[in-house]
Amino acid sequence: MAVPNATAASPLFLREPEIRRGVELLYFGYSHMTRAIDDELGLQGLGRAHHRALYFIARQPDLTVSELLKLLAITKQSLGRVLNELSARGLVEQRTGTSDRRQRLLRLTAEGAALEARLFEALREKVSAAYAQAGQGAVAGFWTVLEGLIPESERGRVVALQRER
Amino acid sequence: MAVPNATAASPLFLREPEIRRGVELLYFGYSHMTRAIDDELGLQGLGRAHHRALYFIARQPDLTVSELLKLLAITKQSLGRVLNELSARGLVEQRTGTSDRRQRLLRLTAEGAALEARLFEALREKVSAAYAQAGQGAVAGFWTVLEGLIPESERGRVVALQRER
DNA sequence: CGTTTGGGACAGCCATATTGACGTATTTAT
DNA sequence: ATAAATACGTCAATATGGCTGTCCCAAACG
Repeated sequence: MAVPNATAASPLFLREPEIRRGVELLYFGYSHMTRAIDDELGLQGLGRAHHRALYFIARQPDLTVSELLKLLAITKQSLGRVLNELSARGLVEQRTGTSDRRQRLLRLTAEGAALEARLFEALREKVSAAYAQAGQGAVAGFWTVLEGLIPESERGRVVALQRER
Repeated sequence: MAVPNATAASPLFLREPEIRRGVELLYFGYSHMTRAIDDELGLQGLGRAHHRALYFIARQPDLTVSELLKLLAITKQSLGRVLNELSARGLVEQRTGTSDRRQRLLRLTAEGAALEARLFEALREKVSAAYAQAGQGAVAGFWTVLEGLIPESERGRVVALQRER
């Protein structure tokens, strides 16, 4: 990379147009990814909030309620409603913790796992098309920038997801 | 799992864990970016919907209502409420279109522009920190992957934003 | 001329989030 | 043994930001 002068103080890619480009692409990219599952969710009579819970429970079986709360960054009350609905439909099951019996360990039922897989399939199509088009190097950059947007204090939780499945 | 010799047909970065990583990073990255402006918005008694309108009007002065509707992908009614509130507060002004007098051309007032700038500053801090940490090459990859998530049919609208400011 | 388009407005509804208070079981520390 | 902290659940009330359906007007277009 030829790095011309004056870049030490403020490289070109840190100028306002480049920042705005990132803001916009992040907005549109996120929007289109999430819209990819709205149809299937609508068929099930579920919303995006349900999917987020479903997703993270799929990702980290035996997740506790408080761990899920930290990931979703919503209130206990909001999550409670979602979790009750998912349980009532037989998509999620809760077991009492073994070492700490105050905890509820969350897992998908077979039916829940099947639904999550169906939803993930729609995400996979979207994301893998973008990955394939962009190439491996671009994907690495994509990850790196996004990781930088996550505060230090929470990065551990996100990295932990990678170790699961 | 019926794909034999998966490497040719599907490179490593298209496997499930890599797709999930993208999904999660996009979710967390987007979340943290948007949260960066919630405090300032709260002070003004505005919500994220107001910011999105403010942002795109800042980006493309004399934007018409229908263009803004396409960018935001919400209904006329939802946007109407937001736009009325922004107008009532003197943050946005509307002029009648010159060539087509049915159109309303949207612009920020000086006050609106000042608020948008203040909000953008919070975004800029977040994003430029991530950019700087990741480096120029990663930023290019970040853009490329996100562009791939935007359907062909809408990519033009997003690219057009870059030509404005 | 009739049709289409750009914009606005009504009522009512839904999904998802919030705060604050309170209750209960369980674990941990003194 | 008791006190404190933790994990979870639940109450009521409220806000935000979407949605549908319907109707309307003015201007542009063919």
